Amino acid sequence: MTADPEIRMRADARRNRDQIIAAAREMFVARGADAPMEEIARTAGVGVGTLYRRFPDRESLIRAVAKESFAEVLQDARAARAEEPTGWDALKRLIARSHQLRVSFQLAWNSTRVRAILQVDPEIGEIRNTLMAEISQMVTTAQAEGTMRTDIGPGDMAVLFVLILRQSPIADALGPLAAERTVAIMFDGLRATANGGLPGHPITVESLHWPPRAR
Amino acid sequence: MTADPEIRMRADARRNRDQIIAAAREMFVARGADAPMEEIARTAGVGVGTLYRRFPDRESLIRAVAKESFAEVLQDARAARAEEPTGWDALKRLIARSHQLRVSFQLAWNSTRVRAILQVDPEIGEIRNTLMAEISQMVTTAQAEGTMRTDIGPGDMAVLFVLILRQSPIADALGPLAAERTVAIMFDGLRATANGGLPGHPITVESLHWPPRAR
Amino acid sequence: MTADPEIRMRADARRNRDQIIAAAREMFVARGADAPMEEIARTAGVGVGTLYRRFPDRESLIRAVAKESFAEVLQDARAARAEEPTGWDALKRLIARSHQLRVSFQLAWNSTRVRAILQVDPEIGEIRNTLMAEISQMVTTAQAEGTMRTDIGPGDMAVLFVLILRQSPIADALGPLAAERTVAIMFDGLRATANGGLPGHPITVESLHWPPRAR
Amino acid sequence: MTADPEIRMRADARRNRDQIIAAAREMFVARGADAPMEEIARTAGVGVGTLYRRFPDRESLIRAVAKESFAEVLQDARAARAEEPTGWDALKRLIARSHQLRVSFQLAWNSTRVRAILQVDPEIGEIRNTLMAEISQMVTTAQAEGTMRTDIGPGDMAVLFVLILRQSPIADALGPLAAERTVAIMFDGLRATANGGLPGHPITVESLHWPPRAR
DNA sequence: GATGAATGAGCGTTCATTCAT
DNA sequence: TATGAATGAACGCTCATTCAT
Repeated sequence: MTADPEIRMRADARRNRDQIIAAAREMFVARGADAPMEEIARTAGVGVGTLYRRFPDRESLIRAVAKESFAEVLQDARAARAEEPTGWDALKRLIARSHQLRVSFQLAWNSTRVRAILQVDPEIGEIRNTLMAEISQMVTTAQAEGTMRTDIGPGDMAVLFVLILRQSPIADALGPLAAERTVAIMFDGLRATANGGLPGHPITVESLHWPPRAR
Repeated sequence: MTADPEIRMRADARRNRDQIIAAAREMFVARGADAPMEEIARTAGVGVGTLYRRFPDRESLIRAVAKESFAEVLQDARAARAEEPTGWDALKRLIARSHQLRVSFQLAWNSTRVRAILQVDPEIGEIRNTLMAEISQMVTTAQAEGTMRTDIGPGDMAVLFVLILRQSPIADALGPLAAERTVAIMFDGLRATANGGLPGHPITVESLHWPPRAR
Repeated sequence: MTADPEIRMRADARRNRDQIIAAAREMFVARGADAPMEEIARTAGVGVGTLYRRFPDRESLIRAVAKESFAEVLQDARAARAEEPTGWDALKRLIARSHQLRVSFQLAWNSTRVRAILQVDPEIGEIRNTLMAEISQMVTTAQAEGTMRTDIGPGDMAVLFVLILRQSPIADALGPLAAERTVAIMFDGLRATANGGLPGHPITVESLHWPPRAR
Repeated sequence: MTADPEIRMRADARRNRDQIIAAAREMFVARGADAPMEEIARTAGVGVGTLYRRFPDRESLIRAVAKESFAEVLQDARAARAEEPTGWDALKRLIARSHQLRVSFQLAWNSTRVRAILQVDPEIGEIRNTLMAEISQMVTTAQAEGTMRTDIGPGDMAVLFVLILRQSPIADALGPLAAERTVAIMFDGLRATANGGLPGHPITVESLHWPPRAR
């Protein structure tokens, strides 16, 4: 009586969708991107039918999870840049947060098939580009501030980022300290005092040629 | 009459076995550790039955591939330590070679299930321990030589190693340069001049608690 | 609106389940307990998937068929005891009915593996125990009535029972008469007039030690 | 030098053949008539190839085992008739021996497929016929002696025989006593004092219509 | 002749996806 | 619209049989 049934339904649907994505994310991390759909549905507390109504196939579910995850990273990046005093600090914070965010990247990078799926999704491509723009800003700023070596580019940073984000298994086994130390060592390698001695030239955003290649 | 038939047969069997392992390695890298057995067999140019005669189940095939791969890394490590003038150089060379060797680690570390399998194989455990001893030596030597920071331990090195070895996908997309730059940055972070500022304490070999726990 | 959809669905599922069990029973008798699951499914008019949804593996299907069959025997035994004037008649009737019931026992006793499966199922154990209690009653009554020899126990009766129930193949070839004659001969051997001359002592229910041993 | 190689070979071959049949018999009893050929070969201490050279397929192996077993029963029957004073005693002895001989019949009667195979083998048919003749003789003699009821025929005896021979599983579980008691009860039912009261008429050898039907 | 390696058909089982309710 | 039952394709693995040595 009080609530519009249309709205009610939307709310329900929304809740359903969120539960499914949450369950899928959990499941993907725990058992890989090929976790049984039925189990994902059960974890989400819905029937398979419902899952398939929202996400017509596995790919679309993967895309949805990835989108959500990337968006969170992007949000974090923005917050970091807005709230941290220096580019260096922003980068450190962003990467430190990664403990929770790693999930997204594990999903994204651990399987060739998943990588292929995400590579061609335009929405994800856009989020990724925006994220890269944020990171570029941080790098440029840190370099302008004189703390970061100038012979690296945002592309290098991206590579390092992914590297760190993928370290999970061994880090998990050893506890968070190992991960922290690794990050610290890497940042020591990024200091301005280390300038020079790198092979090739800074990796630009463009050379990552991430945008979806036409099929 | 000229050739010993016993040897001949063994030779054939050996060749077959090698082809299977090679095919499996290739397949595992390309499509994950759960690539269809049938396709592995086909790639190796044998029937499934033959594959299963040599390796009674998937696990044993995975173990065989891993053993072979780890053994290659170990060989490389030994050669590096024997032939390079300094510990630092040995480490750099070992990691530089990793382009081919990454395979081993991708197989080893990308899937929880595979990790569990390899964790309990005593032979693999032994190879791993020997390899760690080699790396420990390099680290100690490099530190004694004054080139490597002294606030890291062989365990830290192992973590970095795995990190680098796992970077494949993006590095593959960007070509070898990206990987080389990353390694260079990391080594810059490892220089003695960077001493201090790491959280916690050096990670020892023991704290990796890798050796298979008794059953 | 008129019909409860919940019940409707159950009815369908129930029908399906029954068809599968019927098909399996038929198949098990005709081709042994290792008849192809696919063929069982086809005979039941369902896909393999459906079969596996109801019965997660062959064992559970075997158990279900056995349960159903034993339950029918038990029902028959109860009816026999309730409706026949004497214990002797009840036993004769029960064994005479066995033409249809043999199935249960063929399934139960012809394969070592199946026997092992049924031995440890508590539900089946319970049905079996109840059935034995019925038979014991009949034997005791018949002996009290003075028609059955007193040097046999319910365990002997069970052994004879199984014997008769297993006679199928040759009996089938010869038609029902052969079976009837065999039963008649055996019952002649069970008459009170034959008392004495048996080796050992009456076999009790307990000595059958059928109840599943605890794990 | 001393031995003719031809003969030597024959002896070897013979030994091989016997070992295979013995292994097969054992295996068939323990694991059914579909025990893996390879395992039979291993048990016999030969390679599969050798097994297949002697017995081109499973059927022919089954036939060979059955032949051997039936022949032993026949021998036993002849000995019983020759050595026992009465037909009744001969029958009892023959059936008492059955503990070892059951094997043959288990193999013969427990599987539809095996039954079909044996049904059409002329050699086995002949052994069976001879065996039936022996049993007929015993029955006729026992009836002439006045100990066995006259309203049964050799066919009835054959049915009872098979019945007893098939009782194994439960008898095995209960020890030999259960089997002995069952036999005793049955023989009590066969005594001349029980004459009359059987449905139908004596089952003749002919009505068993065992001879292989043409295909 | 003996051996055991190779083959591939066949069965058990799982799971993505569809569809009746 | 949500549910979960049904389907069948696909893959792991076994084993009968063949064949090179």
